[in-house]
Amino acid sequence: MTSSQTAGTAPRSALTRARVLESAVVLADRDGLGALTMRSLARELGIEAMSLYHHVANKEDLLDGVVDVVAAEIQDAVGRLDTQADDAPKSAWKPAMRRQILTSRAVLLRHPWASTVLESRTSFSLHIVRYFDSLIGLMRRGGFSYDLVHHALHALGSRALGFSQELFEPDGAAAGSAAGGGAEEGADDAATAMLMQMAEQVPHMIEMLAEISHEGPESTLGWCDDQTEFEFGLDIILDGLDRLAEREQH
Amino acid sequence: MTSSQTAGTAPRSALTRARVLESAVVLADRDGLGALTMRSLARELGIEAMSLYHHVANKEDLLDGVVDVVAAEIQDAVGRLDTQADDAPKSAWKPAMRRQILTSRAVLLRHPWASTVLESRTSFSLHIVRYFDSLIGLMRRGGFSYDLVHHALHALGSRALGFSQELFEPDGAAAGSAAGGGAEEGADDAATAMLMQMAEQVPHMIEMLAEISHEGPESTLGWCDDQTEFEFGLDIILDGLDRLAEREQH
DNA sequence: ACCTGAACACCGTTCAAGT
DNA sequence: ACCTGAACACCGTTCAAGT
Repeated sequence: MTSSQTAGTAPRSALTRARVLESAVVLADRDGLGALTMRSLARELGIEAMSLYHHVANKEDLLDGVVDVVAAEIQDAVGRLDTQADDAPKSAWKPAMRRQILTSRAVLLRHPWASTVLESRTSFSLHIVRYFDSLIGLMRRGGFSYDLVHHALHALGSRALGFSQELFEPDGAAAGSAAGGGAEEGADDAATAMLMQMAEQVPHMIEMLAEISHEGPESTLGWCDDQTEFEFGLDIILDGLDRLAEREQH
Repeated sequence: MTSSQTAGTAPRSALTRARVLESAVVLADRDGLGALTMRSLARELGIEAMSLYHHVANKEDLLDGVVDVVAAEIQDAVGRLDTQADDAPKSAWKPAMRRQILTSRAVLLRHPWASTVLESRTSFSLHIVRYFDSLIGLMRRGGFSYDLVHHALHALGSRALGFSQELFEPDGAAAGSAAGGGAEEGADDAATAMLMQMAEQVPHMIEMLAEISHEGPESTLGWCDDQTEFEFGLDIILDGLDRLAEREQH
């Protein structure tokens, strides 16, 4: 109750960089990336906007920090896996890598705005680099040359962290300020209606939609299971890398 | 010279949606996406900012339109390929798809900001849908079931249009307002210096960098050939799809 | 050392007014 | 019908001032 500091606990009013970043993550999780402004973050903390500049250099630095918080979460979750055993057989690299990537994905799914911010960074967090280092380690123990490891990282791209660019996804998770969930089916309907109108221009697309969607007309564009599709694409790449690694070893 | 309209040519002052969008593309190509504001676009056209709202509904609509211009360029370039022959052998789908995707990529490389805008759209251009329809047609003629076609589109993701998310790319092509090219090597140096400092924390990363970069110390992070790496990842996916398609046909 | 308020230079956009 | 200028509600950020 008193404003003075009790032994062992920091004063509740002590604003630190860590507390600023934590608040920013909470705000982005709740209201979306568009709602994360210096002014709204300050309001969240019960503070004036300009006070933030004592703990972050500017907004870019804030976003760097906010990525670092999520990256720490990823590394923490991945570190709890037992994927880094040194005595594992060579073939262990594939399931281990798969688990690390899907674990990172699970963290990113809790912070839907994070992948957008991650992409926009030019510098990268130590936690992210260490995550990649562990992937490299797995591939090395799997017998990959560094050349193949390098190609593999490019081939995976953002999939190495557990996300991928979906071009036809009307869920609008990351971008924008409108966080309402009710518009989702409306967007699907509008997209479907648009496709119907251009039916003769895109015959294969229409036929595919008709054949794929079996559970009623309202699920024409919403049928995709993101997790299944992610794993499908991931496994194609992992299998391809597996074949190349085996070829390297004559 | 006169302000009156000569037969057959539109008056020079006639501002149309098409001219607005063309100007927006030119501006983004030249100064980057960050420089594309309603006010700067108006200045480019020698007009007042508010006049733009007679030809585009708002900024979102402007971005929709600007994507459509690039999408038309893609469809035009792809249409000039002879990849849609109906009498081609089944195995033709793979080289045909490869050519279409690399052709789309070539267009997008001329508009480095376009992939970012493309990603951010919730609705999609007719030209883009028709581009995808032609990819679907190729796979169908290659013997794919619609189910496999659907998985294939997810597996390719943005690669279907010729770009991919590169997480460790310090070239900053798409984002930001700083279009200067001189800072590139500086960013590489800074990144390398940072990695050296954390050498014992990321041993595999350091070793990979040492082994991969043979042409001098200044090319530590700049050695990647984007085109080569894109094709490497693309071919892994196409080969994987090929195997799955063959398996489908018993 | 840390926090504040006013102010500046930008955004996208609304509105009432011009021709 | 098309274009305009002033104005509004936002941004990120600078600066001089408070404690």
